[in-house]
Amino acid sequence: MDWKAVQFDWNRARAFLVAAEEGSLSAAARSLEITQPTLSRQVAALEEELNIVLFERFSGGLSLTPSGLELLNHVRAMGDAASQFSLTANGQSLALEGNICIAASEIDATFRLPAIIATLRELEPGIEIDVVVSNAASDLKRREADIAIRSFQPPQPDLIARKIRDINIWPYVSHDYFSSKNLQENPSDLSGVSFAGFDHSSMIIDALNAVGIAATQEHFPITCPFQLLQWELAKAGTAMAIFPEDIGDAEPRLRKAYEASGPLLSIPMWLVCHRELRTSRRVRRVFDLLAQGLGAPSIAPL
Amino acid sequence: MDWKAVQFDWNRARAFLVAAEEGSLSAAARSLEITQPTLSRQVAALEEELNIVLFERFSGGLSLTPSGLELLNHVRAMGDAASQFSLTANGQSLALEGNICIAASEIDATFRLPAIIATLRELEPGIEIDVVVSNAASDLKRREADIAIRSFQPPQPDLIARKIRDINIWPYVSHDYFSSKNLQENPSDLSGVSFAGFDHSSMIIDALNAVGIAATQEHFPITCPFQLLQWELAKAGTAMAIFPEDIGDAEPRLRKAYEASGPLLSIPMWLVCHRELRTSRRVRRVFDLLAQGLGAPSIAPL
DNA sequence: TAGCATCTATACAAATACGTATAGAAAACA
DNA sequence: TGTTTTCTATACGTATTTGTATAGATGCTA
Repeated sequence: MDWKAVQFDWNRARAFLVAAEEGSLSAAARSLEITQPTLSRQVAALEEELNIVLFERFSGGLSLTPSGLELLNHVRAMGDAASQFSLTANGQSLALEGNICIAASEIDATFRLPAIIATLRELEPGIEIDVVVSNAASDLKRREADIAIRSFQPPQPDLIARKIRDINIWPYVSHDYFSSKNLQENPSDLSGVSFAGFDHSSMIIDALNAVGIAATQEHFPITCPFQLLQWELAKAGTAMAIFPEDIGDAEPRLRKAYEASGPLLSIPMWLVCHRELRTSRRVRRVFDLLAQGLGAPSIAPL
Repeated sequence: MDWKAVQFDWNRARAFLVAAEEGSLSAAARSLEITQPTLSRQVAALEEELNIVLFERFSGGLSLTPSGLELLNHVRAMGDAASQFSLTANGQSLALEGNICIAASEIDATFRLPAIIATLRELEPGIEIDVVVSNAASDLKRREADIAIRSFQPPQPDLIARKIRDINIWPYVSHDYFSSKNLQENPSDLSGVSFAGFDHSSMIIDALNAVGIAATQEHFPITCPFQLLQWELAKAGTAMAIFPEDIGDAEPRLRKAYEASGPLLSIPMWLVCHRELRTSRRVRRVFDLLAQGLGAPSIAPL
């Protein structure tokens, strides 16, 4: 076979790909964890090697030339194949040493992972752990993470998922708040009660109404997608907020607001990883330890 | 986006691909025109990076491990994309097909471009032509156009510019206007003479004064940045207006108003394009045809 | 409009990868 | 069995690439 067509420097193609997708040479360098001059030179070298101007550069960033746009399709294909390669390679690796990337929400990362990671470090000191904290679901197919903690069953069939358990969600308040709002004697009086929620969607309100608590939009004066702020507000006695039962109960400064009404929601906890990783001893080991740690949690109060 | 999955050294993947396809490290090195130790180290480094043994080595050559076989599929996909990339890249710098965007002023677009475009269509039917008509200088760096016709030398050093020629500018009038205003016998009498100009700036007035025509702001009752209106007004005998010599002379309904005074101005005509001219055959072809057509113009009267 | 942040490009030293030369091992052939 | 050929692996000097530091330019913001 004739390999002339692949003799160009593939790393330069990678530099081009990431620069085009990220929109600037600096951003691309950050993504690839190399320095900006290096990536800048790689792109320049590719342009010279091909005798094609790929980008127009101006200080705000880059814009693709028509030629660059056409070529981008092909480096995208290279990048997709490279992702698959990387994913498969990680699965094929038999070594227990190496790193594992775990995706978790803020709450899970804060309250559940520390104990699990401690165990993991103790039992498998050769495994390095990266944690990606995000409330958005990471893309396991692009290997943004190796293992993810999810609150829903993943729809993709090429992912391996294991349901850990269901978790009850309750509204929590501080003890001061509980007594000052007279929640003991008169739980149906919501005057003066305020919640901290994620957004203005009505999901939580519907759940509250379903258990007989007549909350409306007006009782949600505080919204913040960063759940740990809700947590602190609840502890400080500023607002009510909803948390998983085990986490809320483990915090002595908090108590359930409407225990008699029963839990607001019951949401599942799933552990997910890519099918390509089924043969990796390392992933399997971390997966199992996570499943164990999440199934029998021991939450330490902050 | 997260690019962790493509961070591995793509050149090592290429080494793996060619080694697997060729069956030996030495043969692969020959194919890629690098030395055997280099390729050997690249494969070894990839194996170490992935913690995977890709080949069983023996002195006759190589055989893929099961893991290597599985990964080979993905580097094949990378290689296929790389081949496409390479083919497209070669074509990009040679292909004449495609479109070209030319920026020109109204006057140039109306009087000079038609003949040039006709030639271009005849000689290079594969080239599609977009014309951007604007009196403002288009931004070539931001690719508002590929090639621009300018009346000044562009200041940016990274643009390629070629001076075509200097063009004399004269005031023109219709024959009726010429005789009714008695411009033959008494050219210095400006009473009743009116100009159509671009704006209220004094540039043209200064130029008129410089050749001995004592025009003032009052002789400019009509201003319009759309030069073709001035052209029509001049032809209709409503006003005097300034035009390039070749264009004005080619219109039988017009004549120079003050031929004895000499031309008002001499302005250069530049052809400008971005640095892709160096590499794109198509841009080069159009640039050359434009330069030729603008240098030896044949203006057909409208 | 001045300060700040962000972008790209370049100079120079340090780190890395490369090619040359060579050794060792196994198969092919006389 | 000795010789030749072909393969992979290693040592070492050189060449290339990379990172650090910095300059220049542009856009945003107060």
